[in-house]
Amino acid sequence: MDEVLAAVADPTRRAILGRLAAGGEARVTDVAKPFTISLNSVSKHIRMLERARLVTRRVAGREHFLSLNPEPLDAAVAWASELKELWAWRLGELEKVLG
Amino acid sequence: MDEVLAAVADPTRRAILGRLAAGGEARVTDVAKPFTISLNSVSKHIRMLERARLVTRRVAGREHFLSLNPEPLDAAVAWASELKELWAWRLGELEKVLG
DNA sequence: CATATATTCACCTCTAAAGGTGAATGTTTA
DNA sequence: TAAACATTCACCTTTAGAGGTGAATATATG
Repeated sequence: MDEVLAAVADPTRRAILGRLAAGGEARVTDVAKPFTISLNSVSKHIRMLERARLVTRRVAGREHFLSLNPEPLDAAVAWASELKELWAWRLGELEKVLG
Repeated sequence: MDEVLAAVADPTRRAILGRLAAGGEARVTDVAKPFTISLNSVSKHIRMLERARLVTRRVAGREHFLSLNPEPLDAAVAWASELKELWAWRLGELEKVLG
């Protein structure tokens, strides 16, 4: 989960995920197009997203097609939800005690 | 949102948040007790959580009491949910086209 | 084959986090 | 006031991400 959260902590990487979510499969070059940073930097971001299993790659000839895999986000969202539930439950218990 | 996600990307910091969610207000020393790392390291983690507004501090005499503030997590969870919805919707559209 | 395009690899700089140690500050209590 | 405790501040080392440039590799197309 650590790698997933660190991966989505960066706005460039969230933008890449948003692009893949909205438009589906896309080449590395196309994914990089909206950004002013170099292609190499985008490639590094993509590698981090792959390491977190948020992005998968399909190679066809000289083109590398990227796809979104949102599944690893589930564990992170579940953690946050459980934390909030735990916190809310404790507040409720506290109110009971305080009358 | 970046700082919040980076903050929760670390397991030590998630453990601190879990402790505060389950047990409510706690002193820095008590929060640090379960960890083998030094008090200074824990203090640094807490400072990052404060910067992300996930933790608030109340000073009483020589004791600093920490509380959880889960609210900044909402934006992060909302982003993830929207991403998944967008992705699922696109899959649906794709199925329509493919028959 | 030669050229253009796509992607990666190798290397560099800068910045910041993680962890540590030791001293300084502030607060309580005997 | 002196001693004990809690917290922070200042500084150091190691590691890693963000960004860049330029070269190497692989593929497609004239």
